[in-house]
Amino acid sequence: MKTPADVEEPRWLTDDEQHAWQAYIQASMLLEDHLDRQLQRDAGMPHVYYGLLVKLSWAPRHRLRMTELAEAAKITRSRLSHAITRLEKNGWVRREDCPSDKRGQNAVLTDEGFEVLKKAAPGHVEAVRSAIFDRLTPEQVGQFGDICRIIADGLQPEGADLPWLR
Amino acid sequence: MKTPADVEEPRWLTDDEQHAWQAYIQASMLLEDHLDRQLQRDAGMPHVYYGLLVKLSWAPRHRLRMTELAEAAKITRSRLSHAITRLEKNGWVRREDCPSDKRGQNAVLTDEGFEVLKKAAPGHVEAVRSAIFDRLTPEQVGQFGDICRIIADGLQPEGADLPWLR
DNA sequence: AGCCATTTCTTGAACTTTAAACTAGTAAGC
DNA sequence: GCTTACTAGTTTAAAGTTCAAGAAATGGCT
Repeated sequence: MKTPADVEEPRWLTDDEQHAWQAYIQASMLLEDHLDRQLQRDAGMPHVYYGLLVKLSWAPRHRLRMTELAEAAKITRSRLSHAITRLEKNGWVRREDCPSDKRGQNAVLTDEGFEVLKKAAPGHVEAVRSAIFDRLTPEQVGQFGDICRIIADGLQPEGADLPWLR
Repeated sequence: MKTPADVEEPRWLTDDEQHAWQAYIQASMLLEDHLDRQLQRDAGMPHVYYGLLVKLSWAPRHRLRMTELAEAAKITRSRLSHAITRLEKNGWVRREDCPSDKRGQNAVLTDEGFEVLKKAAPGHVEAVRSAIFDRLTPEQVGQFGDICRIIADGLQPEGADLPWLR
C-alpha cells in the first residue's frame, strides 16, 4: 500500500479555502480589536462584557442564571464568574441567590447598568454598522448570517440539552 | 424640527442584520475557543501564536521584521513583543538584530520551531476543515471569503503604507 | 438514610493582552 | 552640528483569560 492509513496526507486547504480562512482571521482580529477599543473608550468595558449586559437586558426581569448567561454568550463559566465580579464592582450587575436551587446564582442587570448600556448602544451599533453592514449588500448579509450559523451550530455540543440524542 | 441632528435616532440593525451579527459573534467565540484548545493541546500554544509561526514559515528565509509580522498577523507590536518573548523561551523563534536599521529586530523561525509547526499543521488543518470548510458549499466558501475581505479591508488604516494618499 | 456521581459556581495561579510610558535610533529642518 | 519629530521595539503594571482544583447542593440508587 502506498499510503497507509496512519501516514495519510492531510487534506490541505484549497486556494479558495486558504484565502477565505486568512481573510476570516484578519477580519475577526481587526473587528474584535476595533470594537474592544470603541467600547473601552465609550463605555469602559471590553466587547465581551458589553455582550453580557446585552444578554441580560434581553432576559425577562433583566436576570439570568450564570450557566444560562455563559451559554448564551458562548464563554466558560469561569470566565463569566470573573467578568461578573468585575461588572459587580462597577455596579452594573449584581448577584442574587437563586430561590429554587441553592447552588445557583442569578446575574441581575442593575438600573445603573441598564443606563450605561442604553448610553453606549447607539455608538456601538454605529461601529458595527460601519464596519460590517454598511459595506455588505442585503444578499451578502443573508449569506453571512447563514454561514456563521452553520459554523456556530457545528461547534455546539450537538444535543447539549438533549443528552438522550447523543 | 422634530429630530435635531444631535438627537437623531440611531440606525438600529434590521432583523436580518441582528441575526447575522449574533450568529457571527457566536461563531467567532466558539471557533477561537475550539482552535485555542486544539492547538494548546496538540502544540502547546494558542492559535494566535501558531499563526505567527505560520507567517514566519511563509516569509523568505523564515524571518520577518517585528513590525511586518505584527501587521501581517493584525496584532499590536506590544502583543507581538510579548508573544515572541514567550516563543523564544520555547526555542521556536529567535530574535536577530536587523543589519540595516539598528532599532530593528527580525523574528526568525528556528528549525525546532519549524518542526513543531510541521507536526501541528495536519491536526490544525483538520480542525479548521471540520469546523468550517467541510460544512460549506464551494459557493459559500467564495461568499465567506469575499465578505471577510470586505470587512477586513474596511478596518485597515486605508493607505497604511501609502501615507501620501491619506 | 447513606452513598456516589453530577451539577453549579467560585477561586487562585499561571499566562496572555492592553495601554501607556520609555529607550534608542533615524530623519528632517535649519 | 543641533534641535526636533518620528519610528522601532520593549517594558511595566493592570486587566482579562485559562486551567485545574475545590466547596456546596442536587439527584438518583440502594
